[in-house]
Amino acid sequence: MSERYADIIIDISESSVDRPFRYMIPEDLYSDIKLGSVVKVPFGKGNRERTGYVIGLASEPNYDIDKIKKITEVNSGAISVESKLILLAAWLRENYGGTMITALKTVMPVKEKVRETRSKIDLRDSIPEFRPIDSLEPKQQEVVDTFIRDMKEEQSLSEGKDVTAIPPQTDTSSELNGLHNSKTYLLHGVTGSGKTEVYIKMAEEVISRGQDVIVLVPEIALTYQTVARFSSYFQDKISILNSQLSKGEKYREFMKARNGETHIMIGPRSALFAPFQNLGLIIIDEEHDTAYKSEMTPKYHAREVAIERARLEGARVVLGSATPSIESYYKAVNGEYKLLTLSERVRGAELPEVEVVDLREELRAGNRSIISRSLADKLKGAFGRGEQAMLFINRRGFNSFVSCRSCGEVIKCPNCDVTLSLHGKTRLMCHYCGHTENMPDRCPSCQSNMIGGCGAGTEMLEEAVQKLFPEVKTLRMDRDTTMNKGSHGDIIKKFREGKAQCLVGTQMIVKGHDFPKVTVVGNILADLGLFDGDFEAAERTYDLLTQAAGRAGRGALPGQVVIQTYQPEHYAITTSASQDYKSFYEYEMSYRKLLHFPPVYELLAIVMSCPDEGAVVSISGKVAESLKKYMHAIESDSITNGEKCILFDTIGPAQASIYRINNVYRRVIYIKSESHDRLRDVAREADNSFRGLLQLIEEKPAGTVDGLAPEQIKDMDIQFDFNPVRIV
DNA sequence: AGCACGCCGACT
DNA sequence: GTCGGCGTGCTC
Repeated sequence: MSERYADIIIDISESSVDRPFRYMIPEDLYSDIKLGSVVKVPFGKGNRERTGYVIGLASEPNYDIDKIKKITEVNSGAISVESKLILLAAWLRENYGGTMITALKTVMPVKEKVRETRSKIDLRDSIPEFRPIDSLEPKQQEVVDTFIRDMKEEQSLSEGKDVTAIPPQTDTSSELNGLHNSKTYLLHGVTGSGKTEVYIKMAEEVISRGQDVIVLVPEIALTYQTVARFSSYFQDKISILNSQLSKGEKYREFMKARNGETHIMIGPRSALFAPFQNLGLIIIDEEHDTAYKSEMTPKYHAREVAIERARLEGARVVLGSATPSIESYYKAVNGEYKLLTLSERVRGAELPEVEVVDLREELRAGNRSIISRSLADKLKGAFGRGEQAMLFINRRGFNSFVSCRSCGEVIKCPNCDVTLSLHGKTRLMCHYCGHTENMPDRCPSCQSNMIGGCGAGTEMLEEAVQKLFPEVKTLRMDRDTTMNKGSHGDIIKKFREGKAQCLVGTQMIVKGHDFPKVTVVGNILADLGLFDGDFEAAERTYDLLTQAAGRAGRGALPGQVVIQTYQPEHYAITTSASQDYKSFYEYEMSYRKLLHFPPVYELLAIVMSCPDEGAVVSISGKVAESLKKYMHAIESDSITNGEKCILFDTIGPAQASIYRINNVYRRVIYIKSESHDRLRDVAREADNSFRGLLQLIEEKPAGTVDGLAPEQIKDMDIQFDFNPVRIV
């Protein structure tokens, strides 16, 4: 049966044309057209030439034969994506919404004109010392061995030899885990336990079997050690993706992967789609990092997509973290992932000693400085011994805003419900709509001239350090000092070279750095993140504190950590101080179970937005009503059918946490359920009901439906977000 | 998206 | 009478 027709998705981001169109394949192109081929086709009334992607092949026309057009040409220079990547795109669209063409475009390498290379920071230069891997310590080796043993078992099973053979029996407890044939591993290793070396050995093993490896790292970690160690180990076998690469260069790296010129690719989220022909392993370092959730449609989570791609291609996934996401640990506990543990630091380094300082007592004792007496003592000791210190303040949500010290007025964006943040000395900017204005010299409300930036963060901290230790050189790293490209790396380099003894900064200083001379780490206000008010606040706080503490005492010198807080009894603080992830997990899970939060329940956020406030209030209310009926029907069905009882929780509709962005009002409905599939049905129902309402308003005379006129629902929009990374 | 068809206002 | 407005609908 010869396939003379191709189903093609046209490159137009418009849902009304987001479906396959069947074209005839001309005889001379017959052998060139495959699944994933990029083609040119005539499209529409004017037969305008358009790019399209072949997503299927067929032997029959399914459309008026005389209306079917012919493919004009194949872009043979373009990568012909594997059918598996197309399946992955279909899965993306199904799970995260959006159009097939946007899904295809996220999955497929897009060819761009290659611009000439600009001068770049060479990663290999910025890291002066790299440790070659001589031999792993026993604990690390054990983890690698488990991985290799599983891989061999899998191989012998798939080869069909000895399918009945009993797997080698050993008496270690980890063998219990081997019983379920899970291909996703969660590597839980304390900070400094040598996870990178384990990754490298696993990757090496997979490559030696002729398979390819993808390593994902959070964007922030890209310029640091992990990448440097991988690249010095794998040399020219490895492709490195980073934000410095132009699209053309990125495409070139993808081509190398596709043509078998490289066998390992390291990079951020998008490296997940490297078109390796024989993918064997995906490693996700710092798997808990929120950077793995895409903010753009399709709003996918790299962890979930990695697992799906691995499933499609028979590869394995290794998720690594010192502070695993509650979700991943939950899956490991339930046997969905296989848990691998590294509970000790390598080369005999000890976990640092952690002290929690109650800031209320500090105040009672008359210390009004933001540096507690205990932290000051420890800093004094470290500086005296010529060692280094890192001080860190969580300023999430506290961008340097401008307020009036006389009347308390805060300068806000005229279009959005947020404060403007100060850039440089005089420029005020909105991070949501891009509005900028100059800083006024008088308070717009009371005319006072006592108006100024509220640098309640790193600047103030730097001043406090300088006041206490005038002779100590400090470096500051935050949004302001890293505005221009490269300055980030410069600060790190200076600090590493010992040009300063103290590094002050926001959370950007805590990720993945390895400074052997840092012995003191201070968290200035650990509970700031706990006020964020969403269900992941404690998880983020635990993560931040643990990662920050993990910066201390990584070399031969022992580390000391001080956590300053107003809530010393909070479990996120106590468990991170004792570096007891399991206790944190137990506390957190009991809370999530009680309140039906992920991972016990899945969370769906439905956001409706419109420039007309009344319209969005009314429509979101209507949608919620119809959803309640819909969910009630599913609930009673599942009960009468006697199957697993399906229950939903609904919150809202309510104002989104930032109600107005760029003069568009946003209302949100949260739905929780134990069933992912049912939640997806709910999303579909919400979409139907929403579109139905809009259509009704369009059709009927103005005001008949809920008093709404068609012009009020102009630019009304609905969006879905599964398990959103932050509250919307 | 983009192009055509189609049914109402002011123009050589 | 015709030129042209862009509302509606379809595209293999």
